[in-house]
Amino acid sequence: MALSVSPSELEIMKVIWKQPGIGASEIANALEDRKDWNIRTIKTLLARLVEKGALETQQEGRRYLYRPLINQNDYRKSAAGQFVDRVFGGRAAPLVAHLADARGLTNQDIEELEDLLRELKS
Amino acid sequence: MALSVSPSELEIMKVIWKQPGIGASEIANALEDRKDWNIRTIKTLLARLVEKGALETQQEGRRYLYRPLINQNDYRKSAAGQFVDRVFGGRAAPLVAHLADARGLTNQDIEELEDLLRELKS
DNA sequence: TCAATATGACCACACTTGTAGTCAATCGAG
DNA sequence: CTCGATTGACTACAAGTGTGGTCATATTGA
Repeated sequence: MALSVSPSELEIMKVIWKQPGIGASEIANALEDRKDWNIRTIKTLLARLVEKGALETQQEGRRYLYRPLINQNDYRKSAAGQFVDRVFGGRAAPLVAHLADARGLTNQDIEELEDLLRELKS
Repeated sequence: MALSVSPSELEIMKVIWKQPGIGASEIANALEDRKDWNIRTIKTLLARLVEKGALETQQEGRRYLYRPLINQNDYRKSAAGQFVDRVFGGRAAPLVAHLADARGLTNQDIEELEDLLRELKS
């Protein structure tokens, strides 16, 4: 599978994951301040996502509502796996080290990671 | 900067990072079992990387030797940052959680992460 | 010395991606 | 009812990517 979703398409997916069953112009609203996209651009991306099988539509009157066909967690899992494989030869630790170096981890990140490690060791 | 390097180009970069000053056909050899690429494909990718400013060439007789102009650590740092931003809203912990879930971390990963966290807290 | 081979320069071509434009139907405000 | 706004359908088009072909030249093993 994998179902490659491009970066722009992902922005759309994120909105739909947050509000499944949303319509195109509401997506445009939700993205308004983050992205400077023409509504046509959004519709093109939506059409491509439907074509790819990442979204399904449901007609509501004269317009479509969009729902995800792929799950955000699944997507993240697969994207994360591909990314570490591609860039870090599959090793997670160096990835985290680079993140820490590049942007610093928040205290919350650190705590969560500690919890996670505790859990993995048990 | 950022200097976007495509996935296929990255495969080439990895070989050159490991053996700076290598020539095209040696790269082909190094990739032989991993990638089923025609030597022309490799040369095209090399040309694009040079054009992008990711590699420099040095003529040696009738052929070119290639050397990285961007550093692997810098690349990794920037790629990792972009990736967590794009897919994980900038949060590192969920990324590691997904990696752990999707493929499991090796004991070595876990140890390294623990060391890293210890260091970050000090 | 001559043909097979290796090399770089340049070209090709389809697919993806970002970013819209045009058109026709429809719906809602006057 | 009529005109502007909304919506979906279809089209466009350049840049980036994957994958490799053609050509001319240079090198080297027989």
